[in-house]
Amino acid sequence: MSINARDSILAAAAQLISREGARRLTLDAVAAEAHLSKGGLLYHFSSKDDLIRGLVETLVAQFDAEVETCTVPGKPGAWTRAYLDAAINTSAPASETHASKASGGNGPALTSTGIAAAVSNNPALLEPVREAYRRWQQNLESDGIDPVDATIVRLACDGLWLSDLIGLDPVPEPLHTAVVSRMRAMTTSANLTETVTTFPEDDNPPR
Amino acid sequence: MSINARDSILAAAAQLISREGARRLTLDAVAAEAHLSKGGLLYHFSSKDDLIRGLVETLVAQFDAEVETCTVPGKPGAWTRAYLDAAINTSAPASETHASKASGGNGPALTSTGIAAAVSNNPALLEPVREAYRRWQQNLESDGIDPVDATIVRLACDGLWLSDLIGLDPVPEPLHTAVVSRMRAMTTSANLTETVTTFPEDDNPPR
DNA sequence: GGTGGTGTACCGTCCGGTTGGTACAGTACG
DNA sequence: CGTACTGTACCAACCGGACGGTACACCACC
Repeated sequence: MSINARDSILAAAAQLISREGARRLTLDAVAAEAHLSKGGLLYHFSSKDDLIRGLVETLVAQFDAEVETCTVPGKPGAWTRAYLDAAINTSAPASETHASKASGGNGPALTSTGIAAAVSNNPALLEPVREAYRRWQQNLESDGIDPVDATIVRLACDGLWLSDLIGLDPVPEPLHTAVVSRMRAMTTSANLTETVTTFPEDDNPPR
Repeated sequence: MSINARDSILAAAAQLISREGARRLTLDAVAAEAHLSKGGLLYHFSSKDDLIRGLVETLVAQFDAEVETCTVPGKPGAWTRAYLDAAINTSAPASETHASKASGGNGPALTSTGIAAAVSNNPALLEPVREAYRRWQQNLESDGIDPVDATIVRLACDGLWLSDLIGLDPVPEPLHTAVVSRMRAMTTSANLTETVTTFPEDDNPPR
């Protein structure tokens, strides 16, 4: 059933989490989902933490790959735009949340599942995610556009992604498309670094 | 030791999660943290789910209260601005992440802790959060400003909040202030509903 | 070509420890 | 004495992980 047993186990684990929640991620359950015995599972991943580490690393790698796919190089803001598009492709398109399930051998995009597992099991396993974000933030800040806009776009993408991590109602449809368009427009702002060094006054302080 | 035993238990649970992670939220640990026996704990919360439910509900109520405190009524965008300020007050101010610990009886703001616990334990317990977001999104969309901007601000706030949920590096300081200012500026945009109904073309499709 | 040896993939069982939850006896107080 | 609450003892279920064993493919050497 698999060219690569490791990958099919990871896919099974991801599917299990998205179907039953992170708490149900037990070795027995993963083994069953992957049509494997617990012993067999532990042969490929030496511990549960090891399994989650695999999940997290795959997630980061997948997102990086998606960003690269979405990159249209040349103009300023290219990387930020790629990040935006990758984030949108990765999250559910607001309607087919539970479709495309038996659509082939690819399994579910393991999107956020790994994160959920890591958060609940061992926050230390999130280190690869933290490292990735350091990289991403650097790319955003040196993308030829206003870093403030770039950062807002990044944060909003994260918000979108959090949204389907905890299962919030997606932004309703005419709005959602408009939001995405507006964000893309923000990645073509002519403003350069000037805006940042002399950042505006806090005319209405937080408290 | 407490005017209200329930509240002090919730505070203890929150502190425990933020210190040791959601996985360590066991009845024994909470009881110890709250200087209580397990029996005593289970007298106040009949089950672990019940405890988490309390955590989540308190969190939502606290945020609602914070929004109300931050509200400066009158001008359009007032609610969105309040949401922004509340989100910023609630998340860590980029430097004193681990300070203000022994600062008194108030305990830690239980910010995201309840969510983390709910995600890993029983996603069904997130229902109050989902309901709150439905409310918040409605308020944002009828705040007298462009709903697209309002939604972007909301999503970016969520991103900020996710950031310290999973312990990412905070946005570095001169940038962070600039980002917040820019977002506040977005809440005073003159654009009204027109922009939404005729939302812009997707001149650079996601894929 | 048969025999022995080795590495890979996998299975199923067992065990110690932890966890959520129950039962119940006790205590402080009005 | 009853109500509100606390503490102790305990249980059954579950979970991670270790372990001994199996099946099999490949290679070597006589």
